[in-house]
Amino acid sequence: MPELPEVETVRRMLDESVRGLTIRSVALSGHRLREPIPATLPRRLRGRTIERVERTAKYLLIGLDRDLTILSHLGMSGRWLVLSPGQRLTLPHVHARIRFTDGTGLWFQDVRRFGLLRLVPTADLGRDPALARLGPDPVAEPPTGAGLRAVARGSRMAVKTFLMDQRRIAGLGNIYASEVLHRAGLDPRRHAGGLAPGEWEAVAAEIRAVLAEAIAGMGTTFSTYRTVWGEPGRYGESLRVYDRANEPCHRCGTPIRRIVQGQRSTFYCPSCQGGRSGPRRARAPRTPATRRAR
DNA sequence: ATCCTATCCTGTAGGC
DNA sequence: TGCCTACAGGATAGGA
Repeated sequence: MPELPEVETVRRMLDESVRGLTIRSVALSGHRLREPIPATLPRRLRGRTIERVERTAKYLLIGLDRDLTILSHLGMSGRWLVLSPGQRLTLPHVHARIRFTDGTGLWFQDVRRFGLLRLVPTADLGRDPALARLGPDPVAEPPTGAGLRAVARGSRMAVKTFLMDQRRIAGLGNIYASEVLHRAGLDPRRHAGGLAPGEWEAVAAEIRAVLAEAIAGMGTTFSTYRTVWGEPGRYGESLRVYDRANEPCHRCGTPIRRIVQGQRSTFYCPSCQGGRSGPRRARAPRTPATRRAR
């Protein structure tokens, strides 16, 4: 479940550790990932030098000389590992092994094989289907309340699902979508099109804050994610609701609730998030009893 | 157009 | 203890 902060952490470390190195050889496992790794990859990479490591949303763009980019997505369990020259390591599920001329190694490991390795001419990146579909990256273009509200206009999607829709805003996944909504005090079941301008301002502000804090903490380690050196991220300690079902809300003590939206778990505090502007309040006609209860 | 569902995959947690 | 099932979810194709 690497989301934007985890991918950004990997990007920074790769940029520091392998930029400027020249590829001597590449070996593939033969297993397919989300799509097959191009069989031509070893031949096309040999002799090229890594010039830059960039990121768009959850995609890593490893830029090589002579107009070629490795487009990589970590999926659920993908990992890039950097091996120092001479370092020996036995690991299962390694699908690509890059060896540089100085002896440094760069491996792509992916247990669940939802990841992606694709070669794209750098000049064509904007036209690649995976990238062309993406909405704005919230680090490159920090979201504003007005901007999000415009994108959500008329949408009946639950706001939690909306935040995870990479075509609307690209980079949030299941963990940070739940965190953002708790911090903004919004019920995840609300229709995205029904949020007030002030509520969108809160969402935008919390997206900016959560991403900045999570990047500073080198991401959240949940099960398999590690940095390229194998260290866990620190942001997991800061999570307020994710994977905390039945534990007390840090703000009010109410047990955190887990629901399922779009086949995914959502965690939220029924007291801090919802309250008066909760979803479908007016479903049943008000009786005197319910009116009194308010 | 918009939204929803099933699918890919494997390690792990929980039940019995 | 060991077997079995359910669950975790990012992206996407296809259906309603």
